[in-house]
Amino acid sequence: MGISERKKKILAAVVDEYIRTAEPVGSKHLAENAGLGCSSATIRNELAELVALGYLEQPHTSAGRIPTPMGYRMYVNELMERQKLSAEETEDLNRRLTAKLQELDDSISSVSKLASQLTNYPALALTAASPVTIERVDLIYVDANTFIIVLMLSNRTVQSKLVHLPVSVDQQMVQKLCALFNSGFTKITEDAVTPVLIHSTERAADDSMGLTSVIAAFIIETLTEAAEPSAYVSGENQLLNQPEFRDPDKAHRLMSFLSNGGYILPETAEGMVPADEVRVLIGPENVAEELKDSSVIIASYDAGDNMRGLIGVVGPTRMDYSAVAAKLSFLAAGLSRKLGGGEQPPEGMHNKLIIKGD
Amino acid sequence: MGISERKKKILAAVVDEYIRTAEPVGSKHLAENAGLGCSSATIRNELAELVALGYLEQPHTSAGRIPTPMGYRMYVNELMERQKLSAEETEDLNRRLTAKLQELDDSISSVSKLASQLTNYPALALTAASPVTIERVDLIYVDANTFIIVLMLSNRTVQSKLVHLPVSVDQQMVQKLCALFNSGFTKITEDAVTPVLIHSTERAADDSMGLTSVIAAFIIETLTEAAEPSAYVSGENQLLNQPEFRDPDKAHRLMSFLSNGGYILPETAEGMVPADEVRVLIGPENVAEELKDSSVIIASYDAGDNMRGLIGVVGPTRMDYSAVAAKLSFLAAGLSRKLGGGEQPPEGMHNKLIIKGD
DNA sequence: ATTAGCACTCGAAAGGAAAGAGTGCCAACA
DNA sequence: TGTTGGCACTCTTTCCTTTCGAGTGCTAAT
Repeated sequence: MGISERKKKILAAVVDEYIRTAEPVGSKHLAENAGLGCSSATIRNELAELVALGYLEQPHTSAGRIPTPMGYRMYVNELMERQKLSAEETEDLNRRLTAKLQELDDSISSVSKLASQLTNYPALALTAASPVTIERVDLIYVDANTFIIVLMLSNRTVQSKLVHLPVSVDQQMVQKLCALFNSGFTKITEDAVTPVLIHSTERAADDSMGLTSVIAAFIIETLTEAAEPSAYVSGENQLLNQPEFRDPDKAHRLMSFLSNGGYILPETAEGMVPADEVRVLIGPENVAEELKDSSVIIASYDAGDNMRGLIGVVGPTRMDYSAVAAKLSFLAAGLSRKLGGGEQPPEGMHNKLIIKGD
Repeated sequence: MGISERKKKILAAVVDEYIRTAEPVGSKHLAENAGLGCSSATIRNELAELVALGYLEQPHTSAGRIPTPMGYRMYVNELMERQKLSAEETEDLNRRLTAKLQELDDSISSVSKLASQLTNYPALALTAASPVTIERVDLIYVDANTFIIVLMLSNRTVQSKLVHLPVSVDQQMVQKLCALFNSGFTKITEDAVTPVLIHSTERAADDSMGLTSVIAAFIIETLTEAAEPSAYVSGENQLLNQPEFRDPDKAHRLMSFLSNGGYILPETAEGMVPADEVRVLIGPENVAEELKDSSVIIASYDAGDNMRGLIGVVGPTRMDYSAVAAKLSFLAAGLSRKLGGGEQPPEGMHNKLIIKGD
């Protein structure tokens, strides 16, 4: 069921303008600025029909039109100009991304900062829940009371911890434990680390000082933490830039929701966004009650193996979909490229901007 | 230069009430509720004098009185009831603190979260700049293309990184490098890691594959990062709870300032807050322009060695100084206890609440 | 020194009128 | 049949005025 070309043009103009100004758009203004060759009266007729069709609405009788979620949907799917980033933008972005990634480790959190700065909306970076295993355990003997646990994980990160003990241990014991843990605790997921396994290891090592349980505890903690989805939120305060959040209560509600990790964009769980695709969720399309009149733009990146993450941006339904989608898409592609293991598309290339709804 | 007892009582009552309600306090209300045995007219006279003395002011002729910064100062220094936490509060706090600290590593950031949740104000956790050195370097050989760098720092943390190389290295080389780094790079601060040192190490190891520089780069990065003061901010959105930040612009200004690390509470630099002391900075006493009409409460903790940090809470001048000071003081003491190296005061004990101005 | 009483001030809230933007609809027109 | 100018109408926004009330400062009495 299509609508006439002219209606599309008008709808696009209304959405564009409303995104820009946050003010309802009137027929006169469209006639003058939108460059379609007809008078305001004609446009009024068209607008009335667009309202009837559900794409637009009027805040009150004598106001201009604003898009409904359905209107935004149409805009995002068909109407909006797909922004390509300019050469300078691409370069700048690349530079900043690389810089951020060098602060590795917390790269995910800094990417969310970057996304927020770039878009002027709050941004989240999410890592998906994924089973993680230990690849390798090392125990570094420091002195009689101290050693370091080093865990290499299947997601190519390293976790380490300094352990200080009241009792003294000898180097042999540390080595023995290291071997035992390497044979018993690698390649298994967190739920396979059972008390039974720990006890048998403890016996095998002839460990009467509780070393085994200290190490096992760290392993469990590390696996649990790595397996859990986590969220980093940045730039919540950007919300206050948006006129729709001039009401402090409204702003506060959403900000609190976001600060708590947007827990955790329910969209994440069901129907994970495929890598290198940008998904747009408009207003009521969101599952979370708190987001019912906001929009979320999510891009997914692929960090190799089965590691995968999301970067998302949250804003009012009147969001700059086009620009944000372009930037997020680029960021996600950049992340896939830098973090991802294997095959890497050439540096300068955009991933295609697939935009889908719910 | 003292003021009469009754004036003090009245001033205290005004501040208490204003903190509670955020509304100017009138003479009638005081006469009825503040339990000083005199009539509203008498109180009016006293209030007028307190205004003349600079402790109170009137937003306009026919409104009640609100405290000036000088009034708050007097309140904080002499008047306010020094809150002790109740037994339950103490226990609850201890439990939460311990829980947070187990998520070690990012303990500082989670303490700031805790402080914010506890006080319902935005909170910062700052670590002071302090020279950090490497205690020990370990290189773990994983496979021909991969090894792990493990650095143990003088601040008792461990940093590690997985390095993946395009070229293949043998185990001997790794061992040799490890020994060289341990003898050459430990116990020195970041600025002693010179290109000259790196080059001589590279030559000594006979390293033609750039391993040395990879390791050195990580060392430099780690030292730099560890030495830099850092800030974690939590609960910015709590600001929106406060009536004085109903104006979104005002809120936004302060929130942005805080999000950028409150850069970095200039108070930190000059005249570091002594450990186990709580410092209160009221309105214009703050150096940063953005804080001129807010108050900051800062507690310092001592994490052993010369490691030291701050936890701070930011709010309107009308903030609940007493409660916040008590909580921060407790938190700081708890942190000193758990992180600090040596002598530890007994678990349940409060540190004394010293409150000072500028 | 304290208190009751009273006139006064000033902001906040409530009401009302005017202005302005934008619509819907009709009649005229190509 | 689709388009256009014109016009009456609606509804919000803005501004002004009025009212209301809280709280004061002052004065005279205790």
